[in-house]
Amino acid sequence: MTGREASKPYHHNDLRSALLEAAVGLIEETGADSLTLRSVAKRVGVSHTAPYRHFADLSELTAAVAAEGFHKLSAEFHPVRTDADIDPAQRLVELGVAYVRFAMKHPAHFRVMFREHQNKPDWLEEASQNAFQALLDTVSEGQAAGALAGTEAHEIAIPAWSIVHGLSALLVDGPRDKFMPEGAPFTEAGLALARSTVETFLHGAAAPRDSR
Amino acid sequence: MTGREASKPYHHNDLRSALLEAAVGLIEETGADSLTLRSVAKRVGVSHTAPYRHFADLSELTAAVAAEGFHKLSAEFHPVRTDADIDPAQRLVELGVAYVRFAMKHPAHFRVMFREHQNKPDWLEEASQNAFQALLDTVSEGQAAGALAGTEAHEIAIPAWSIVHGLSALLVDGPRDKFMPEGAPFTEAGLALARSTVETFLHGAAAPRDSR
DNA sequence: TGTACATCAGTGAACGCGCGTTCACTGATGTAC
DNA sequence: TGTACATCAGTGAACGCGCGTTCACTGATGTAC
Repeated sequence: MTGREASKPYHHNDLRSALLEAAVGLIEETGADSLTLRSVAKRVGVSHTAPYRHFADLSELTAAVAAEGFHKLSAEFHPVRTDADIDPAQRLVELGVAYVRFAMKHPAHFRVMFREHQNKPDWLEEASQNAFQALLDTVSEGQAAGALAGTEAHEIAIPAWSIVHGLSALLVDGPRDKFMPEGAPFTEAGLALARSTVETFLHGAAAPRDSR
Repeated sequence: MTGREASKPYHHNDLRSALLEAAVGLIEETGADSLTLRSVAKRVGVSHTAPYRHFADLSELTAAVAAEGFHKLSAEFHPVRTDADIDPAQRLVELGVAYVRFAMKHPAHFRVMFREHQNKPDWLEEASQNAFQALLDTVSEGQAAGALAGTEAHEIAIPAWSIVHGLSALLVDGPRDKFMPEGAPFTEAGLALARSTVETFLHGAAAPRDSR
């Protein structure tokens, strides 16, 4: 009930969320390597032992950030998965664009999602499995509709995942100066790149054959 | 001249190389995050201040590992680039396979190559630019020969880089249990995956049109 | 409605540790003469 | 060939720092009666 801000209440009431948010901010600003429990507590303005009430240690905190990331990724997938007006092949394109959009919107989550997590908890494994399943289902449906090549979902899902994952990694961490206009607005240029990249994947890099 | 091993000579004579090698080993075993100058010195069996004779600080050491990685990548590219008997489109496929092979052979280098390096030195920028240029040239030649789509090398080079980079990242750091047979020999299964992935990229994920 | 008590989120002092960095040094090597 | 000296790679003690983790504690909240 007491939502008052004044004079630092003893009980934070949502410290867990605040710690996650602070961790994300610190990862964005200084990278995941330098993240410490004490720095997270300091940013929230709480004693450095307070986080132990919510996380056993730093690895559990980063695992929670990673799981949050997979949930956000699934949320980004959701409108694409449920839009009935979309062509089966184009749906794979939109799913790929959604993947890159997620990575650009949440670079800190993205970085942490694909690290080795010691003592990977079940809820993290489950969150990542769910996101991957959305991709597999989209591919299966496209194959069933005759719009995608192959008969096994993995044949297409792995290359598809690779290309959007690679572009995301290069945009988030890599040498974007090598392929992005210097002063270009990041998200817009990145999304345009995502779309053309995924469409190249759909139609192939080889020059069109004699037909047409 | 004195190559004797006995009783730990005062002068190491190749400490710089030994430090790089130790750093690579430690990154493979425990990740790049936990790398410290002291741990590297300890593994080599040298006092913890000795590395300062060769590297200003840890970031210069990791930058050196990264540059070494780009040189190894260029070396992996070299036979593909100079094989005259290879078809222009197939050359792009082989170049992509070489990229993934490099990442699997040198996971520690790969991890470090695509991180933010504070004070990125010129020789690192140059090494990475050289490797990227090999890709751009291969694409340009393929386009000139009419084997690859598009007229600007970037149109194809960025998707191509993305797909092999993404597969490499997923193989090296990611959830390989999601798409690799559990007990399969890593490098063989990974290379087979690389080849089929790059070929999907070349021919496209869309189902073949009515022709054929 | 009031009181006693259990619960538990957050505190702050304390510890031991590994880190980066400095400093004066020492041992080996090479070179000038 | 021999000696003196400059050079410099590697040493080890020392420092201050931020870290993870423990511990007894304190303040706020909720609940039983």
